[in-house]
Amino acid sequence: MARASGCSVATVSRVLAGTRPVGPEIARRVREAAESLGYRPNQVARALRSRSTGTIGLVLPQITNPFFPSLVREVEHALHAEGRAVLLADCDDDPTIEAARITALLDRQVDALLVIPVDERHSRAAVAAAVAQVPLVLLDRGCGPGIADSVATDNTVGMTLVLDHLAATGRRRPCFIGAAGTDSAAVERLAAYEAGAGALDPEAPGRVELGDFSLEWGRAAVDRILPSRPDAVVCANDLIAVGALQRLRQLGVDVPGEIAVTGFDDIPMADLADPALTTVRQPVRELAAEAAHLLGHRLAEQKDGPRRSVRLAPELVVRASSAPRAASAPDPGTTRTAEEDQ
Amino acid sequence: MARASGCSVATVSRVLAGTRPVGPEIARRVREAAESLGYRPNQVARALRSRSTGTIGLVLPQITNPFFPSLVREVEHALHAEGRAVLLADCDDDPTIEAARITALLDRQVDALLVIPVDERHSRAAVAAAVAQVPLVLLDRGCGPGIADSVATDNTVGMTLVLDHLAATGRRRPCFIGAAGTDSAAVERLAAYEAGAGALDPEAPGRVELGDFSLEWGRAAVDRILPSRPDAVVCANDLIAVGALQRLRQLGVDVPGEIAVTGFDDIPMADLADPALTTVRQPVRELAAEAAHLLGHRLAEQKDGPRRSVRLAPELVVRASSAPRAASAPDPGTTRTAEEDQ
DNA sequence: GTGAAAGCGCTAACAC
DNA sequence: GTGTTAGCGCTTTCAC
Repeated sequence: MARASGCSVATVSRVLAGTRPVGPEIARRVREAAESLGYRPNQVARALRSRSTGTIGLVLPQITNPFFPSLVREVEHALHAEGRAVLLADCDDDPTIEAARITALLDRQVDALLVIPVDERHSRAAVAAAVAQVPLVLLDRGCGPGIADSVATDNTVGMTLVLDHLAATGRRRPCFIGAAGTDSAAVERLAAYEAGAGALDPEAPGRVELGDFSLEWGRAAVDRILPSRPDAVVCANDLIAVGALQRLRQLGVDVPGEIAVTGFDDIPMADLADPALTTVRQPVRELAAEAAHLLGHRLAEQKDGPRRSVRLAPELVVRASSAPRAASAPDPGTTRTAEEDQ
Repeated sequence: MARASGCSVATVSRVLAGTRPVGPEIARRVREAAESLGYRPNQVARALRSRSTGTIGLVLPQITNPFFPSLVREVEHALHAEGRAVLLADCDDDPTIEAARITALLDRQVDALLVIPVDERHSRAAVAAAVAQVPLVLLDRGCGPGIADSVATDNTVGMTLVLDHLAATGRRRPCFIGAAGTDSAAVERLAAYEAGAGALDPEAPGRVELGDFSLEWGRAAVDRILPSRPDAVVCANDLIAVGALQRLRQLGVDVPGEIAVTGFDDIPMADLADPALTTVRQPVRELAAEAAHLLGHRLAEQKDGPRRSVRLAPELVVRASSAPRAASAPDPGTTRTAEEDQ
C-alpha cells in the first residue's frame, strides 16, 4: 500500500485519517492506490494503537421484551451514524448474566457502555464497577441515585397526560393497575397517578392494585378492581393494559363504553389490540439520540464532568380504548395522536 | 504481570491460554498473580496477533420485525456460550444499508457473519462479496441458490402440518392469503399450500390471494377471499393472519365457528390475538444453535468444505382460531401444542 | 519446560 | 510536508 503510492506508511495513515495536512498531489495518489487495491484499514490494529475500538456495548435485560426492539434499532442507527459499532448483550433478565456480559464487553475494550439495567438494585454493583472503567450511560431505567449518566422518559409527564385526557373526556372514577417493583417506571408512574388522580375524584388515589408488568397480572387485576366500579383503568404499561382489555372483553364489559383503558410505552401490540389502546408513547428515537450524545460527550471531554440525568417528555397517543362514552367505539384502524388533538 | 509472577510474558500467555504444558508450581504462581492483580487479557491485542477477534457479525433486516427478537436472543446466547461476541447490524429493510453494514463489520475483522438477508435478490451481491472474505451463514431466509451455508425452517413441512390439522378438524374449503415476494418463505409456503390443499378440495389450490407479509394486506385480502365461502383461511404468516382476524371480527364472521384461521411463525402476538391464533412455530432455538454450529465448523475446518443447507422442521401450535366447529370457542387462555395432541 | 525476541497493522512521536 | 522509528499487548516461533 505504501509502496503502491510511492510514499511512506505514515503518509498513508495521515491521508486516510486526515490527522495532519498532506500535499494535494500525493494525497491524490494515495487515495487512488487505496481505491485500486481495495485497501481497507484494519480496525483492530488501529484500535490497539489508538486505544479506542469505536465499539459500544449495549446491555439490555431481554430483547424479547416488546419495548426494546425499537429502542435497540434507534440506538444502533444513532451509533452507526457516528461510525461506531454495537456489541449486543442480552441478559435474559438475570443480574448474574448481566454482570458477566458487562465483564465480557469490558474485556473486549468497548469504548463505552449503554446499559438498560435488569434491576434497580441488583444491577448496581456491576454497573458501578463498569463506570470506573469506561463512560457509561443508563438508558430507560435507573439504577440507584446518581451512579452514572442516564437518559429516560419522564414518567410523571406521561401519567399526567393520561389523567388530563381522561378528565377531558369525562371520566371521573379512575383506578390504577401498576407494578410493585422498585424500578423508576413502577415507582414514578404510581406516584404520578396518586398525585394526579385526586383531581378527578378524592377516592381515586386509593384505587390501586400492584403486581408486575405482565399480561397475566393485567388480567388478574381486573377482577380485583371491578368491584369499585371504575370508569377508567389506568395501567402502568401496555402489557398490563392488553391483559386488562382481554379480561374485560371476556367479562362482557364494554370498552370504552363502560370503562376506558390506557397503557404506557406504545409497544406495537397497543395499536393492534381491540379496541386499539390509548397509551403514552416513549420518545424512542430521541432517547437513543440523547444517549448517543451523552456517550460522545463523555468520550470527547474529560471523563470527570458532573453526572447528567436527562428526562424526555413522552407523547399521548389517543386510540379507541379511551373514546368518550357518548361516541360509539370508532373503527379500530383509526388512531389519533396527541398533536392531532391540538 | 510477568514481573509479579516472576517469570516471562511468554509463560504467562501459555498458562492463561493453555497452549503448551507449563510447570505446575509456576502455573499456580501465575494464576495467583492474575487473580490478585485483577488481570484481564486485552482481547484487541490478542485479536491482532492471532488474527481472530472472537466476534461474529449479525446482520438482520429490521429488529422491530416481531419474528426477529427471539431469534436474536437465541443467537446471542448460543454465540456467547462459545465465548464469542455479537456485533449487531440493523439494515432498516434496505439492501443499500445492508451492504454498508456488512462492509463495516468486515472492516472490524469479524470472524464470521450471520446474515438474515433483506431481499432474496438485492442482497445477493453484498452477501457473495462477504462470502469471499469470511465464513458466512444465511439464517432464516435464502439468498439465491447455494451461495453460502444456510439454516432455515422447512416451510413445506409447516404448511403440511397446517393442512393436515385443518383436514383432521373437518375443514373442507380452505383458501390461502400469501405474499407475492420471491423469498423462500413466500414461495415455499404458497407452493406447499397449492400442493397440499387439493387433498381437501380440488378447487382449493386456486383460492389464493397474494400481497405482502403485512397486517394491512391480511385485512384487505379477507374481502377478496370471502365471496368464495371458505371455511378456513390459511395465512402465510402471523401478521397476515392477525389482520385477517381483525377484519373478520369487524365483519361479524365467527372464528372459528364459521371460518378457521391459521398463521405461520408464532410471533408473540399470535397467542394474544382473539381468538388466539393457531400457527406454525419456527424452531428458533434450534435454528440459532445450528447456525452457531455451522459457523463453528467453518471456522475450525478448512474454509472450502461443501456448502451446507439445513432445514429444520417446525411445530404446529393449535389454538382457538382453528377449533373444530362442533365445540364452541374455548377459553382464549387455553392453548394446546402439537405434542399434546399426540 | 522456559525465556528472548519477532512481529500482527496501525498511529504518533520525532527528525528532516 | 514527509519519512523513520518505536511501540500498542499479545502469541508464537526459536533457542536453550
